[in-house]
Amino acid sequence: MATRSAPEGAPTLTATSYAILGHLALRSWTMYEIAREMQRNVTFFFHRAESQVYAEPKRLVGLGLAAARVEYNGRRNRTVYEITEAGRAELARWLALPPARGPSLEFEALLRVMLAPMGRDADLAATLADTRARIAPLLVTAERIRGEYLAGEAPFQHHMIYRSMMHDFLTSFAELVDDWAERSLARMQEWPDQAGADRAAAALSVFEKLPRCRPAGKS
Amino acid sequence: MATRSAPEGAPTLTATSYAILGHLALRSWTMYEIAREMQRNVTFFFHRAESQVYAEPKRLVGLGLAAARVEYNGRRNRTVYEITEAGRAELARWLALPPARGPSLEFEALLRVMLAPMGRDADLAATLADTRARIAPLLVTAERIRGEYLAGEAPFQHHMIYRSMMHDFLTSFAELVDDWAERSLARMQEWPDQAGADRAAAALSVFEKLPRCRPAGKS
DNA sequence: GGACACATGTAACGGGTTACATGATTTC
DNA sequence: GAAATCATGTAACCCGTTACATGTGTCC
Repeated sequence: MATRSAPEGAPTLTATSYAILGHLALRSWTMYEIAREMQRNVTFFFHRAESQVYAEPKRLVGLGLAAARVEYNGRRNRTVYEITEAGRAELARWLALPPARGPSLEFEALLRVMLAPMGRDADLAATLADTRARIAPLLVTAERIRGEYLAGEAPFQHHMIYRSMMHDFLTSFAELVDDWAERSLARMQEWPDQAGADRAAAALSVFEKLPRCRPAGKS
Repeated sequence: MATRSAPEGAPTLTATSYAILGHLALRSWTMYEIAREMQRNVTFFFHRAESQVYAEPKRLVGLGLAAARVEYNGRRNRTVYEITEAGRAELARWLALPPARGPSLEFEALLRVMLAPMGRDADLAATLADTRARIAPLLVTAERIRGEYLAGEAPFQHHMIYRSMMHDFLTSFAELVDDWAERSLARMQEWPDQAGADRAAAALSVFEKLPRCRPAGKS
């Protein structure tokens, strides 16, 4: 029973809808601009296909949460969307709700690590290298954004307190992935010289080195 | 053109298929067992619904990559699946391929952080607390697994070198998420006492504190 | 005048999720 | 005898992806 959310026949908006609505709350944009903006920041923790982004505003306008205005600059026309009061209210309502789901990771490489005993070590090394290459764009983006804020030139400089929180996470995440792949590769390079017992010892030391130091007071 | 993968009319197996096939390479299981096993470890980086897990072996058997054997213990029968030689070969082939996609994160809370200026700070605090609660199971699981390996009692103790690599990542990730939420909450508690300028300074210091220390030699 | 950025989609497909369903066996 | 675990699914839905399509304006 119950159609997913909607306590009172409310129209089903997805988190994607709110991502778009949220952008409209920041300022007015064309969907092209939002698509580009999302590609620059949001992809890394909330990836959506362009076509999906373009599909959303139709719904928002239909629900009266956003309004479309066609502009002509020269001869080419562009549709600029802006949020309505109802849209702002709906966004605020959503922000007061607890998140629908927690952080979720999809990491095929880790599956390959787990199944590595059935393959060759060279494959695993390639996978780790691939991972480093894949995370590089985030590293680069984070560095660029960091520079923008420190220079005081970021597009949303006045949202700095919140953006820094977001940036903190993203930077930490990118570094975690990259560092993990790096140190894993480094450890692998010692394998050829290690006897079975040495390898086991090395593996155990990895388990030992992560003591989780929680003050144990956490229920 | 081209139907996604299959260079020569090969049947389309998804990464999910290989996750199952990989488990079968470890030993024989019933799907119930695999579903449970995946719930304990794999969910955290490769989440799949149970129904999905149960659907896979049909395909694997159909392709000759696995074989089903019905066992009767008492009166209840259970279907035990085991991998075939063709299955092992296919798995090895897949492991030699580069991953289809890099690490990908889906983190609604981070979207809420970004849009927090349009909501109330109390909402944001709740979101961060929620994040801590959501990551707790991974923290717990990691701790349990760590204990199992250190005690020498893990089910796949002989795969320790690889499992430790996996565990290294998962532990780091869980701690990252938890620590980030914790320190973000701590910072928020100072906001009420901070003037606008102080807040801005605090935010800037977050950007400053993450210098990415890359030796700059990375292309 | 060719490449690139701007601007906006449509069509088809499919993997995955949600929700439900069922019944036997073991354990307390 | 109730509850939990074992064991195995089906049906419907849908969000999101892939791939394609199209044309204008601007820059070099």
